[in-house]
Amino acid sequence: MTPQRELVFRAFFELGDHVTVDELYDKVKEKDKSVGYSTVWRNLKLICKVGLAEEVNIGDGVTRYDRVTQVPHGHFFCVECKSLTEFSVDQIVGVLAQSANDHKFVPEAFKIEIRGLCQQCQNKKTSLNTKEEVRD
Amino acid sequence: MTPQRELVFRAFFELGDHVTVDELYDKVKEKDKSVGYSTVWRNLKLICKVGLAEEVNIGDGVTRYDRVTQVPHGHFFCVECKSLTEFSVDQIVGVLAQSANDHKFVPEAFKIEIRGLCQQCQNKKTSLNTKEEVRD
DNA sequence: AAGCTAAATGAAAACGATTTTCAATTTCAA
DNA sequence: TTGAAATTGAAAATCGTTTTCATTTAGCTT
Ligand SMILES: [Mn+2]
Ligand SMILES: [Mn+2]
Ligand SMILES: [Zn+2]
Ligand SMILES: [Zn+2]
Repeated sequence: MTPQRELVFRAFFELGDHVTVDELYDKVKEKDKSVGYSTVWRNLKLICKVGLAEEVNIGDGVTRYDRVTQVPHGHFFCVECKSLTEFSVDQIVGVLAQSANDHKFVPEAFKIEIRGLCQQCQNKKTSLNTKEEVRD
Repeated sequence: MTPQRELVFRAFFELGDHVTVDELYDKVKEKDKSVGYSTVWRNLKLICKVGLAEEVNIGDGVTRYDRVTQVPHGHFFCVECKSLTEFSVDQIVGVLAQSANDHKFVPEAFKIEIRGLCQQCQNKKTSLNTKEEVRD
């Protein structure tokens, strides 16, 4: 256990969910400017390897890292503001496990993502439309 | 409409699901060696833009392209042999839509993935274990 | 058919996130 | 304290993706 490793681990759990390597790197640098990017990257991978985090890929070319939670959760991804929020998938996982079983597939993990518009972005669009209507 | 574009479109629909750019490029080259990689890439993006395909990201660093189907489907991803197979998600989508609604989230698309072991890879592991038991 | 313009192409380079290399440093067990 | 093994930081390599740009082509207008 090196001081750098401890910094990275601490920073990861302080930052919370859906962290990118760059975000973690910046956070670590707040405490110690001298820590290298590769060290942050390697230790983040290590956090994954020991099962404390897992990669989340929303398809924007940047891997995010999510704390592994006791209860599984799904992700709402807003295509407008790119926000990523979580929701419970208790019942859904049951149905999925059944599906897997039906197909003789042994599940290890479930990835559930809903893309769409978050509430804020819906409001923005609505107010825009209203303005346009007034203009007409 | 150029001959290259037609080749790319045809090749994509011949190849079927979960195609990578490289796979499509190879397929197109079977018909015409002179077609450039960028042309294949651009036309594949075009196929997406017009709504005939969508990107699938299983987190292995390679984007795959899936035909858009009338009925939504989920993916089984075998972590052993990396195979990607499809399954029906009729009921699940209903539950997810309800979840989205509960959170005032307007859904556009659902991504459902189950990672684990396909039947073949289960068998391989079982037979390996059996051999080990015999050895002991 | 010829001319024109916008669109498409192919080769190459640029890009950017991720991963590896390697010499130097540090940890930790003996 | 000593030495082997692990870790670090800087730099470079990797690799899928995307852009650039000079050239060609498609598809309209005479
Ligand atoms: Mn999450
Ligand atoms: Mn599919
Ligand atoms: Zn939003
Ligand atoms: Zn398999």
